[in-house]
Amino acid sequence: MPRNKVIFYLIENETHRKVSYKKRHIGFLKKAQELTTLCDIEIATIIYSPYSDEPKVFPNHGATINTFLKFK
Amino acid sequence: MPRNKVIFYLIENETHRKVSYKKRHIGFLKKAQELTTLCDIEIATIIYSPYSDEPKVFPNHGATINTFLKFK
DNA sequence: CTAACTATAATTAGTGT
DNA sequence: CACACTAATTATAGTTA
Repeated sequence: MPRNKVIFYLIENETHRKVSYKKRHIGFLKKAQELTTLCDIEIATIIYSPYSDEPKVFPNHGATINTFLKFK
Repeated sequence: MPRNKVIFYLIENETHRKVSYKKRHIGFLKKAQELTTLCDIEIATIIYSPYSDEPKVFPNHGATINTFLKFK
Protein backbone atom coordinates (compact mmCIF):
# COMPACT_ATOMS: atom_id res chain seq x y z
CA MET A 1 0.00 0.00 0.00
CA PRO A 2 2.80 2.48 -0.56
CA ARG A 3 1.50 5.88 -1.41
CA ASN A 4 3.10 7.82 -4.22
CA LYS A 5 4.32 11.29 -3.66
CA VAL A 6 1.85 13.70 -5.24
CA ILE A 7 2.87 15.36 -8.46
CA PHE A 8 1.26 18.75 -8.78
CA TYR A 9 -0.27 18.62 -12.19
CA LEU A 10 -3.78 17.97 -13.37
CA ILE A 11 -4.95 14.47 -12.50
CA GLU A 12 -5.73 13.14 -15.97
CA ASN A 13 -8.03 10.31 -14.93
CA GLU A 14 -11.45 11.82 -14.34
CA THR A 15 -12.49 9.36 -11.66
CA HIS A 16 -9.26 9.85 -9.73
CA ARG A 17 -9.61 13.61 -10.11
CA LYS A 18 -13.12 13.60 -8.70
CA VAL A 19 -12.14 11.35 -5.78
CA SER A 20 -9.17 13.58 -5.02
CA TYR A 21 -11.36 16.66 -5.16
CA LYS A 22 -13.94 15.19 -2.82
CA LYS A 23 -11.27 14.47 -0.23
CA ARG A 24 -9.21 17.62 -0.66
CA HIS A 25 -11.99 20.18 -0.65
CA ILE A 26 -13.01 18.92 2.78
CA GLY A 27 -9.44 19.23 4.02
CA PHE A 28 -9.22 22.69 2.52
CA LEU A 29 -12.42 23.94 4.16
CA LYS A 30 -11.24 22.41 7.44
CA LYS A 31 -7.99 24.38 7.20
CA ALA A 32 -10.03 27.52 6.66
CA GLN A 33 -12.08 26.75 9.77
CA GLU A 34 -8.95 26.07 11.81
CA LEU A 35 -7.20 29.24 10.70
CA THR A 36 -10.30 31.26 11.52
CA THR A 37 -10.71 29.68 14.94
CA LEU A 38 -7.09 29.57 16.07
CA CYS A 39 -6.10 33.02 14.90
CA ASP A 40 -8.10 36.22 14.92
CA ILE A 41 -8.86 36.52 11.23
CA GLU A 42 -11.52 36.65 8.56
CA ILE A 43 -11.59 34.30 5.58
CA ALA A 44 -13.94 33.96 2.66
CA THR A 45 -13.67 31.16 0.11
CA ILE A 46 -15.65 30.07 -2.90
CA ILE A 47 -15.00 26.81 -4.76
CA TYR A 48 -16.58 26.16 -8.14
CA SER A 49 -16.22 22.63 -9.46
CA PRO A 50 -17.89 20.35 -11.97
CA TYR A 51 -18.53 17.98 -9.07
CA SER A 52 -21.32 19.83 -7.34
CA ASP A 53 -24.09 22.06 -8.61
CA GLU A 54 -23.68 24.69 -5.93
CA PRO A 55 -20.32 26.30 -5.17
CA LYS A 56 -18.82 25.37 -1.81
CA VAL A 57 -18.37 28.40 0.40
CA PHE A 58 -16.74 29.20 3.68
CA PRO A 59 -17.81 30.34 6.18
CA ASN A 60 -21.32 30.74 4.73
CA HIS A 61 -23.18 32.60 2.00
CA GLY A 62 -23.80 35.87 3.82
CA ALA A 63 -20.43 36.23 5.49
CA THR A 64 -18.68 35.34 2.25
CA ILE A 65 -20.54 38.08 0.40
CA ASN A 66 -19.67 40.59 3.11
CA THR A 67 -15.98 39.71 3.10
CA PHE A 68 -15.74 39.92 -0.67
CA LEU A 69 -17.57 43.25 -0.72
CA LYS A 70 -14.78 44.73 1.39
CA PHE A 71 -12.32 43.71 -1.29
CA LYS A 72 -11.66 46.29 -3.97
CA MET B 1 10.48 18.57 21.84
CA PRO B 2 7.11 16.93 22.08
CA ARG B 3 4.45 18.87 20.30
CA ASN B 4 1.08 19.46 21.88
CA LYS B 5 -2.02 18.38 20.07
CA VAL B 6 -3.75 21.47 18.74
CA ILE B 7 -6.89 22.53 20.51
CA PHE B 8 -9.19 24.35 18.18
CA TYR B 9 -9.88 27.49 20.06
CA LEU B 10 -8.45 30.98 19.82
CA ILE B 11 -4.74 31.03 20.64
CA GLU B 12 -4.74 33.45 23.57
CA ASN B 13 -1.07 34.45 23.43
CA GLU B 14 -0.76 37.11 20.76
CA THR B 15 2.78 36.20 19.74
CA HIS B 16 1.89 32.51 19.40
CA ARG B 17 -1.22 33.45 17.47
CA LYS B 18 0.72 35.54 14.99
CA VAL B 19 3.39 32.87 14.51
CA SER B 20 0.69 30.24 13.98
CA TYR B 21 -1.04 32.49 11.46
CA LYS B 22 2.12 33.11 9.51
CA LYS B 23 2.73 29.40 9.15
CA ARG B 24 -0.84 28.33 8.56
CA HIS B 25 -1.88 30.92 6.02
CA ILE B 26 0.94 29.71 3.78
CA GLY B 27 -0.21 26.12 4.18
CA PHE B 28 -3.76 27.18 3.45
CA LEU B 29 -2.89 29.06 0.25
CA LYS B 30 -0.76 26.11 -0.81
CA LYS B 31 -3.74 23.79 -0.40
CA ALA B 32 -5.76 26.16 -2.56
CA GLN B 33 -3.07 26.04 -5.25
CA GLU B 34 -2.89 22.25 -5.08
CA LEU B 35 -6.63 21.80 -5.31
CA THR B 36 -6.75 24.13 -8.30
CA THR B 37 -3.88 22.42 -10.09
CA LEU B 38 -4.73 18.79 -9.36
CA CYS B 39 -8.43 19.01 -10.01
CA ASP B 40 -10.27 21.03 -12.61
CA ILE B 41 -11.74 23.70 -10.40
CA GLU B 42 -11.91 27.41 -9.62
CA ILE B 43 -11.22 28.85 -6.19
CA ALA B 44 -11.26 32.37 -4.83
CA THR B 45 -10.04 33.15 -1.32
CA ILE B 46 -9.50 36.28 0.70
CA ILE B 47 -7.84 36.41 4.12
CA TYR B 48 -8.08 39.51 6.26
CA SER B 49 -5.84 39.56 9.31
CA PRO B 50 -4.33 42.06 11.71
CA TYR B 51 -0.94 40.68 10.65
CA SER B 52 -0.65 42.24 7.22
CA ASP B 53 -1.93 45.48 5.79
CA GLU B 54 -3.17 43.98 2.56
CA PRO B 55 -5.52 41.00 2.48
CA LYS B 56 -3.99 37.78 1.19
CA VAL B 57 -5.79 36.56 -1.90
CA PHE B 58 -5.76 33.51 -4.09
CA PRO B 59 -5.26 33.13 -6.97
CA ASN B 60 -4.79 36.89 -7.59
CA HIS B 61 -6.71 40.15 -7.45
CA GLY B 62 -8.41 40.02 -10.84
CA ALA B 63 -9.35 36.35 -10.85
CA THR B 64 -10.65 36.64 -7.30
CA ILE B 65 -12.93 39.50 -8.29
CA ASN B 66 -14.17 37.56 -11.31
CA THR B 67 -14.93 34.43 -9.31
CA PHE B 68 -16.73 36.44 -6.69
CA LEU B 69 -18.82 38.25 -9.31
CA LYS B 70 -20.23 34.89 -10.40
CA PHE B 71 -21.38 34.28 -6.86
CA LYS B 72 -24.86 35.54 -5.98
C1' DC C 1 -21.41 6.01 -6.13
C1' DT C 2 -19.97 6.36 -0.77
C1' DA C 3 -17.53 5.25 3.07
C1' DA C 4 -13.74 3.10 5.97
C1' DC C 5 -9.06 1.81 6.40
C1' DT C 6 -4.15 2.60 6.74
C1' DA C 7 0.54 3.48 5.30
C1' DT C 8 2.91 7.29 3.99
C1' DA C 9 3.46 12.17 2.66
C1' DA C 10 2.70 16.80 4.20
C1' DT C 11 1.92 20.20 7.74
C1' DT C 12 3.16 22.48 11.72
C1' DA C 13 4.09 23.48 17.16
C1' DG C 14 7.75 23.99 19.71
C1' DT C 15 12.45 25.13 19.75
C1' DG C 16 16.81 27.14 18.52
C1' DT C 17 19.78 30.59 16.06
C1' DC D 1 11.58 40.04 13.80
C1' DA D 2 12.82 35.93 10.12
C1' DC D 3 14.33 31.49 9.08
C1' DA D 4 15.74 26.46 10.00
C1' DC D 5 15.03 22.19 12.37
C1' DT D 6 12.41 18.17 13.69
C1' DA D 7 9.19 15.38 16.32
C1' DA D 8 4.58 14.71 16.28
C1' DT D 9 0.17 15.42 14.34
C1' DT D 10 -2.76 15.72 10.38
C1' DA D 11 -4.10 14.92 5.55
C1' DT D 12 -4.67 11.94 1.97
C1' DA D 13 -3.50 8.25 -2.14
C1' DG D 14 -4.29 3.92 -2.70
C1' DT D 15 -6.97 0.23 -1.45
C1' DT D 16 -10.79 -2.56 0.14
C1' DA D 17 -15.80 -3.36 1.21
